[in-house]
Amino acid sequence: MTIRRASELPKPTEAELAILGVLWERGSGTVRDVHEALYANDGGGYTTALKLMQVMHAKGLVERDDSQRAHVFRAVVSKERTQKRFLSDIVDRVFDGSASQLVLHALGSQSASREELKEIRQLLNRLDRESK
Amino acid sequence: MTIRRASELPKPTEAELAILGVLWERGSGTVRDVHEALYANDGGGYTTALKLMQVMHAKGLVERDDSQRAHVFRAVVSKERTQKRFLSDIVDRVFDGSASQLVLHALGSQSASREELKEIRQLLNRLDRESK
DNA sequence: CCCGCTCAACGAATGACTTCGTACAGCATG
DNA sequence: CATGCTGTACGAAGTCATTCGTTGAGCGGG
Repeated sequence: MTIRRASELPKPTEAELAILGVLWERGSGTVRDVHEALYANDGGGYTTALKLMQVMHAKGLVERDDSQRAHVFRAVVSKERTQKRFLSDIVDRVFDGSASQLVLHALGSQSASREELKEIRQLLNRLDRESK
Repeated sequence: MTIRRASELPKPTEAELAILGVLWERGSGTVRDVHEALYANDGGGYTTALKLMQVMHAKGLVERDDSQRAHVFRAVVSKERTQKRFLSDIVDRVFDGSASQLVLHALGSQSASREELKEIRQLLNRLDRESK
């Protein structure tokens, strides 16, 4: 038996991430659900989605309920955890390990609403207090 | 002749990014420089670094001065532009297009010094003023 | 019972990335 | 000139991600 801690799950590939996105949004879904949400428009085949999801299941990224004829899939990794993981990766690899460099870039080059700015400021205040 | 605008340069792969890191830091370097900075310790071969840099040159990611026997390489893409590119990618693919979601995650889960927090706050103030 | 539909399983083909072995050129030294 | 050193060039091999064609199972309607 192989036990694998969550942190050792492989990093999702690009196509896998798109599928996880659908599962996170819906909570769960069949291959058909995912195919229609992602591939139906741009001509991707049904079996392509199926194969990807089989691979993801083999990797442990998704779990599968096969009590129904159309198996129902569900993400094993949470969205938050995955976001954090990609974030650390990018901080290490292109921002020399400095998260605040990344924050400065992100704030500078992308748009944020006043609502979001307010939220960020509140978090900033809290961090300031905690690091006193 | 093929002319390629900067925005169409391919996204550097993981190994390419490490090499770009060395070139950004040094300004320029030979294959030997890069190999010693990156691969010497972990056993990577000299020709591996060479091949990677040849591929990068073919892709247009680096330029090469071959007037010397040991060719001197220099990054074509700037560090800032590459950071921005990876950032947009990750915002689109795992943060549903919301840069401030990313900022909140980054601030929450990674450490930032008081200096950096101050810098972020200043930028925040400026953004607030501008969006008034 | 048989046809047609939906589905999972499997394997092949392709292409990208990475690593490395080998070949070959230039140059200095004896 | 022969040898050794340092460099580039080239191609093969391995791995992984992605795409797709084919097969066979199960099920319901005629």
